[in-house]
Amino acid sequence: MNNEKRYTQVIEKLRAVGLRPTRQRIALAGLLFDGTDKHVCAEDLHRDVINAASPVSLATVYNTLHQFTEAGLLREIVISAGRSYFDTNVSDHHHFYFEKDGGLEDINSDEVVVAQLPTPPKGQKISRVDVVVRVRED
Amino acid sequence: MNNEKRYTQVIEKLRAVGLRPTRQRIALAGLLFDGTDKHVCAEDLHRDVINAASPVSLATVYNTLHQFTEAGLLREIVISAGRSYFDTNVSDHHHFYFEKDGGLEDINSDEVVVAQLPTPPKGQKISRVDVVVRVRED
DNA sequence: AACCTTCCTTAGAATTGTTCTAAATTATTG
DNA sequence: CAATAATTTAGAACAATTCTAAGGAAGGTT
Repeated sequence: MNNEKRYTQVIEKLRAVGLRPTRQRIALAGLLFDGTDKHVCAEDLHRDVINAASPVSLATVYNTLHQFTEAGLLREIVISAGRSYFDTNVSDHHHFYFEKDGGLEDINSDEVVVAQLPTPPKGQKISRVDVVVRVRED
Repeated sequence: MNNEKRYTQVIEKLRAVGLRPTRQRIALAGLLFDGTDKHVCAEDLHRDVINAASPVSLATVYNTLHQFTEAGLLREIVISAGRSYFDTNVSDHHHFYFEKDGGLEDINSDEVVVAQLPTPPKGQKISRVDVVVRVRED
């Protein structure tokens, strides 16, 4: 896909969720939605967008990550205290967590089967089930 | 159970995991291990121990929570970024997470059945599987 | 294009939860 | 009860995130 086409698609994607396609959002979305699944934190993304020669403030990176999450373009994952990750894969799937280095990896949804779920407390309904498979060196 | 007996038991519990039974650890363990399952964060526990007229510094609360966790007396749970909770129930079980207020509640282990787990990446083995059932108002 | 309104971005300060430091205190052992 | 080693502590330091208030940019209307 050529650059111009990708650029147009990114803009479409932003408009589709009701966000103005500003220079900053286009740069961030371009990095995030390149077709590969990723887990990024704010600092990572900030560094990357600066390296891509498109200056964006850290505050905007945070704002944008949250807006994208609310819009359903990202999913927030919290595993280690004090740092949020955002997953560009918003389809149904789970994660490996590497205790050694704090890394994350997707698990294909068909590799985990949750056969039975609890009845939610009265007045509540299940909105999502997160499974984290913690692994360590053998 | 009378107070004296509980006091003795708490001291035994600490010695059993190789921690000196200091006034501070006894006070904290007394609050934590009263027979009921709880989810506490450092701030909560600090407030409680102060209210119990047994002054303990916040640094010691943090130290102690981590020592208890390493000793297997507590289990750390991370769900919302920027705050750790510690679960006094260290047996195999999972959690409801209330999106509304960030609250946590135990799910009995027999109410969730994970029927199939992925093969861990080479050189890794599964150390734990955490299931969080997120719920919201119906 | 000029204008207006609303939304967006930003630097820097503020906040929050947690960890660190180094000195004082306390538990345990000989 | 002295010696040693572990523990506690206040306060500083830290890291991730959020807030604030002011300037800048987008989109619509003439």
